[in-house]
Amino acid sequence: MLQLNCIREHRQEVIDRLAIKNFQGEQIIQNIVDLDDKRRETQKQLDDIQAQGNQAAREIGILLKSGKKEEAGLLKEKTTRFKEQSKELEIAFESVKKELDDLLVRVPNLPHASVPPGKTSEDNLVVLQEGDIVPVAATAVPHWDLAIKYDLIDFNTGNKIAGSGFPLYKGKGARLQRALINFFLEEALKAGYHEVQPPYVVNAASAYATGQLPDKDAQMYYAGLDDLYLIPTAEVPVTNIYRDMILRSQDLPLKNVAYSACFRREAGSYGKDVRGLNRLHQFDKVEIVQIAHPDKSYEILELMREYVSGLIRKLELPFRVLKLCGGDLSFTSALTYDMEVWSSAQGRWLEVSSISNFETFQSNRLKLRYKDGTGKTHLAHTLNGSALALPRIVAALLENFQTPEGILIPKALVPYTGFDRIGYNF
RNA sequence: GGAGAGAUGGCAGAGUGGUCGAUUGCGGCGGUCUUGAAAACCGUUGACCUGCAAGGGUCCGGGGGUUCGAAUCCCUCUCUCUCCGCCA
Repeated sequence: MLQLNCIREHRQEVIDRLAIKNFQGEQIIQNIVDLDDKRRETQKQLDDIQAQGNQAAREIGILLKSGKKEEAGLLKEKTTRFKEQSKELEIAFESVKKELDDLLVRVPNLPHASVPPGKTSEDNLVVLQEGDIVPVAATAVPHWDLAIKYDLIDFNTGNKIAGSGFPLYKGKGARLQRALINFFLEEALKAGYHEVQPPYVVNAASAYATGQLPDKDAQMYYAGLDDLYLIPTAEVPVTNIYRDMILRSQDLPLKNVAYSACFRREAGSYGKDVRGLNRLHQFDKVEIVQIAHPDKSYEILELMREYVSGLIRKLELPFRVLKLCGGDLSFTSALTYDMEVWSSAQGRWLEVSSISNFETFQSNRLKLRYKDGTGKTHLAHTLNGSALALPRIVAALLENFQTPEGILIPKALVPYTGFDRIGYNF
């Protein structure tokens, strides 16, 4: 959520920058400013009435103490007027505030100055590409066939147990998953991240604070009986650790890493995008989350990008880094890098990580602040990134490293898998 | 699931109708002392809204009510703890 002061003070700039996200903000910003004016005016009136009421109550107390019952009685009669008025004003104030809030939550975050213009993913900027992109060989087998060939993943049984998008990993397939999770966690520890294991469900307040609610509730599984949401990413519970907190600036940045299963309804997805491991309802992911000082957050974003690049390099996968254009940027993000690995049998790029700086957009809802040297409080910046999401990494590993002798496991991963290839008899 | 107790500032813990935004202790910060540190002593120490400021207002788990006046009384929800039951 944007800060009201920012909207008031840089109104035209806000509108212009929202336009980069293809968000027409003129009307809504106008309404927000008008409502805020009304809010302040109403509050002033309410405060005045309440001040008078408070004053009278104090005087009555003093009168009663000194035994002047009659005078106190007279004053009491007068104060009923205050009560009625303040009741009315309070209702008006609450209603203006709610109206204002409903508008504010509909305004997306402002894109960073460096965000390229554009409407769709076609307009994203390739900022880096590494590794050899081999053309699809005639003999190349896509991962969903390899998974069956080597008995790694059983999509049909997953279907039977839960439904499509819930695969059953088996044997070396399951062990590869476990190895990747451990590899990613250990790497994060080496990079100074603090490991946490969050709940896999969150309440509405948490989902609201990181921006999943109110707009993206259709994406989350919802356990209505208990009013809980299954997490679409560990970002939600991990960032919410710091909800309603005031940190000390010397403690920043805070670096957390968490493995979690992630649950996404993915309503409306179809076709080749959902084939095999490309898009699932449940998947594993290791997520890094940082709480940063505003002066350092973009520096940190670059470090996170470099860190994730390093992970992919260790897995020896060709990859590229995209800077998302305004139109492709998420509602909450100010700047996002997407990391994509090359899938040599599908002949396409697969997104395996998304690294974003949310600046104060989340922390404003989270009420996540820090105290500076002079004792003043400011909103902190929040950042997060996948490091990494497993299924598409698995897809790329299977496809890129398939040989007649089986699938070769990258060296860095072997200590975690305990095997260096996946074949018929290995 | 049943019974009971509770929720107050970073933490501990007073406060049961009237200048209480809240006694006190610890912690934090600043200072005195010290070569330095500890100890001791002195001072200071919540958040938010509004206002140029002075000031005003809100917040004692959330919501509602009683009252001129609520941290304090009533209702309700949520959560925590103890005991019993069940159970990985």
